[in-house]
Amino acid sequence: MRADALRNRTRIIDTAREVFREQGYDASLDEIAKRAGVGAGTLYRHFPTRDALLDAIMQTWVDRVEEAAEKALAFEGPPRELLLGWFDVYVGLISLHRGGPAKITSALGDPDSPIRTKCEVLTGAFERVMQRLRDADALREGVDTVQAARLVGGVATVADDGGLDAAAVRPLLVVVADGLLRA
Amino acid sequence: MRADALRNRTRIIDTAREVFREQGYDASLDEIAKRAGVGAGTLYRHFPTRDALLDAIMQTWVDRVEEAAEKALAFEGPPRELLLGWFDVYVGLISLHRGGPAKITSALGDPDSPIRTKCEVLTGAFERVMQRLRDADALREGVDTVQAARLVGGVATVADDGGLDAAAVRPLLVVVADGLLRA
DNA sequence: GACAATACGGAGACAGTCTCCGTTTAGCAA
DNA sequence: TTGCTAAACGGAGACTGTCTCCGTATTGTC
Repeated sequence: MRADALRNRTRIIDTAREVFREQGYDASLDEIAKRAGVGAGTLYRHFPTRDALLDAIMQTWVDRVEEAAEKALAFEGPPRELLLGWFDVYVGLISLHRGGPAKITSALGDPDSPIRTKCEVLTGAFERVMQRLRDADALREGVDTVQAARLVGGVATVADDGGLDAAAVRPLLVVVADGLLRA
Repeated sequence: MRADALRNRTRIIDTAREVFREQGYDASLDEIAKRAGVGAGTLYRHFPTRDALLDAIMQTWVDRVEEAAEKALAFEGPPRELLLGWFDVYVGLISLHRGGPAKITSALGDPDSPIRTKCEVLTGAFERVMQRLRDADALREGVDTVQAARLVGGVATVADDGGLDAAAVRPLLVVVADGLLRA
């Protein structure tokens, strides 16, 4: 890749991250191009669709998921707390930008999603946490990872759309956790 | 209201219902106007915002919620089945048009929402069902109606966004129900 | 039948998406 | 260094959707 192309690419990604954080995932792409100091054509050449740009942005913080999962796995304490702690982190991560929860959760389990690889990292991390609980025989029968991720993603989506704060989200996650854990 | 105004109003509502059903809540309003055989100005005069139009459309089927709640209340059987049956109906109702679950669920508990009155009908029905279970001492402590509606709405939203069918939705609702019901 | 009051409708201003293509630049080879 | 070519740039403009403005038409009343 030519040096100028690479330079523009990173500029676009950085700017997009900033703009998406400020305005959510439906921000104007032309504005992102303008702020990044490139023409619209350049943006669209690098990222033919909005989702392609999204995918590039997610790269950075998908890495954080791994750490968070490790931390959850190392947690010594009751399963309910472990699960709730993980849910909190997960919701925080997918809610970094407005529109994120819906985008990500709807892509779970979709093999054709443009952000598939990123979602696989997420479900991978989720799976490890769930497996840890399964090993401890803490989960009900027939509970599977994608279902759990969808439930938590649903909570995050509702919170995102409705502007709920952490205090309003907590009880919802508690219900989901109680529904997943062995009674 | 003048006769021609009323005629146009109903034409617009009927057309909008049709178009929204076909294309979801983000369909073009100009197309609705065109299909209804009126000018864009006429549509916007009757319904200044997309939400105002939505509100008018919801009227018809909000009525169905009442019946459905009555039916649920009359149900003789285990609380878990009652709750799941109600969830199914509720999800079906708010999912009539694409985009509906997110729209409606994010409006729950928002006193400034343009579809507030419709949401109140929904939560009212939801509340009666929940109260019935509370009377039977079937619910966990501290479970409240809006929380339950948000959870079910979250499931419906995820299903709507991700194109999940009833078979994929069922287990999610089961988890929510188990989380709400006394262990 | 005339005259307000009310309602209509579509042209057009505006904003966002996305493409096309003439211009510029990086990188390499002589 | 210079010259060359493939690669990349960028912005004008076509297109779509939102929403307003205002000249025109219709309704219902006296």
